[in-house]
Amino acid sequence: MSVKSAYHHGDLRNALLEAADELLQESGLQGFTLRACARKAGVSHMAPKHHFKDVRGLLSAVAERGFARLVELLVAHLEQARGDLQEEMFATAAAYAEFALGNPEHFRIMFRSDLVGFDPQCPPPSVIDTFTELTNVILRQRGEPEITPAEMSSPKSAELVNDIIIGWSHVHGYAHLRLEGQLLMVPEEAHVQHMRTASQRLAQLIQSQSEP
Amino acid sequence: MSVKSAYHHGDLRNALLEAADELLQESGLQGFTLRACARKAGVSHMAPKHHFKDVRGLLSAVAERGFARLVELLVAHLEQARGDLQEEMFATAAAYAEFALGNPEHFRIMFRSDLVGFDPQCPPPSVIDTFTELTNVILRQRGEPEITPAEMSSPKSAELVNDIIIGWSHVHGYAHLRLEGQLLMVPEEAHVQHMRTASQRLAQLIQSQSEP
DNA sequence: TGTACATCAGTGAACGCGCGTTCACTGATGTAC
DNA sequence: TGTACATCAGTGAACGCGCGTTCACTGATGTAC
Repeated sequence: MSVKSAYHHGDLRNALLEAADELLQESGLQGFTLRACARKAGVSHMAPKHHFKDVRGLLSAVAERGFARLVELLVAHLEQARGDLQEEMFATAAAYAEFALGNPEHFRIMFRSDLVGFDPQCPPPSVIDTFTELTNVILRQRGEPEITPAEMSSPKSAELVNDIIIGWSHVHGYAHLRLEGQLLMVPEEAHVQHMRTASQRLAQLIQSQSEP
Repeated sequence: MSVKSAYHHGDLRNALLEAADELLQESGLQGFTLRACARKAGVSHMAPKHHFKDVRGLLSAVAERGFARLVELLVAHLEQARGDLQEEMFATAAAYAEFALGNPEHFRIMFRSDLVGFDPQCPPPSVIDTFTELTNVILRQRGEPEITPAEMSSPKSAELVNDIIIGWSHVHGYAHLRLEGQLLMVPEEAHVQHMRTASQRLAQLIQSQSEP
């Protein structure tokens, strides 16, 4: 953005977000403080106040970036599967789980409504994009036209909503249970096969609804 | 248990757990400390050390009690639906969601592997009971004989495991998304109907697998 | 183009607070004989 | 049955620590004229 000088950092906001990402990956929410982020960014402990009101403000920005990375992963996985509806559902579950397992602390924070507190009326773009992507996965399963992020707030049929609930609950629940080490009855090497089979069965269920 | 005296509390361990439950319900993990629990229980701040090593130890006990309440709710809901397989799946989802929405902070803690840290080799009885109950829901859907908590650790067929993954991911994902306020596209009054429809469809999916 | 001044971004010392921990203690309970 | 002693359970003062916040500051950048 601007020239780096000894005094004015130039891009402290982003530097703090990077520091926050690293701090979370290293030691989780435990000990996650504004002062710790300032230290990590190599700046005095009062400097972050010019960019974030408090730790909640910083966490919200961290979560927003998390959703951006999640939707990026989703798009990448879906691109590989484009055209095969069952494979698309698997790709969705795989991307979602890959993000959760690869960024456990981010995943936890992104879905902590008591911590991040986005405005429900106006969520950040990365959140809208994520939900648009998930909705479009279902719309394709149903053989219906896709929507744009701008159309996310328009009303949907009850059948579509029910399919979204089923699909999203599935990928979210699976990722969360895996992340928190709850699926212990599944042998380590069998996870991918189970995820694929389960996703394909879900896809069949959703498709069968819209056929007749 | 024992007589209450001015000095020896008599049942401080349980009093601390009650205090912890209240504290969590009132203000969440924010400010949840051993000292705060001691205050709430009306005891000096060093007293809890005789019962819990640290805040993690206390939280693990809180989580254990949480699972006991969850399985209690599950059993109660399932009793109402006994005999109707589709209604049983709905009851499972409803009980799970009712617990999550009624005890948000407990639900979050129970599924935070970084906080509670049960021994994976030997989880507490309430956890085993919960998973047994969920497994038996699936076994009944499949028309197979139920198992006891003692049999939870024995191996299961890949088909059964896949059905468990599908069923558990569904109820867990739905409850978690609702809890964290993510299902905003669903009108408030439509939640129950959607939960019922989705659960029944899931039941059909699981049953159809084991029919032919 | 230069100058003056306001604003912005970061510094660093100081403060009060609640935390976990250490420590010496006190009072009740359990056990050996 | 009584006594002596160990152990258990809870007290309360003191400590160091890191936190967020206040405050006066400093240096760089932007803007008006």
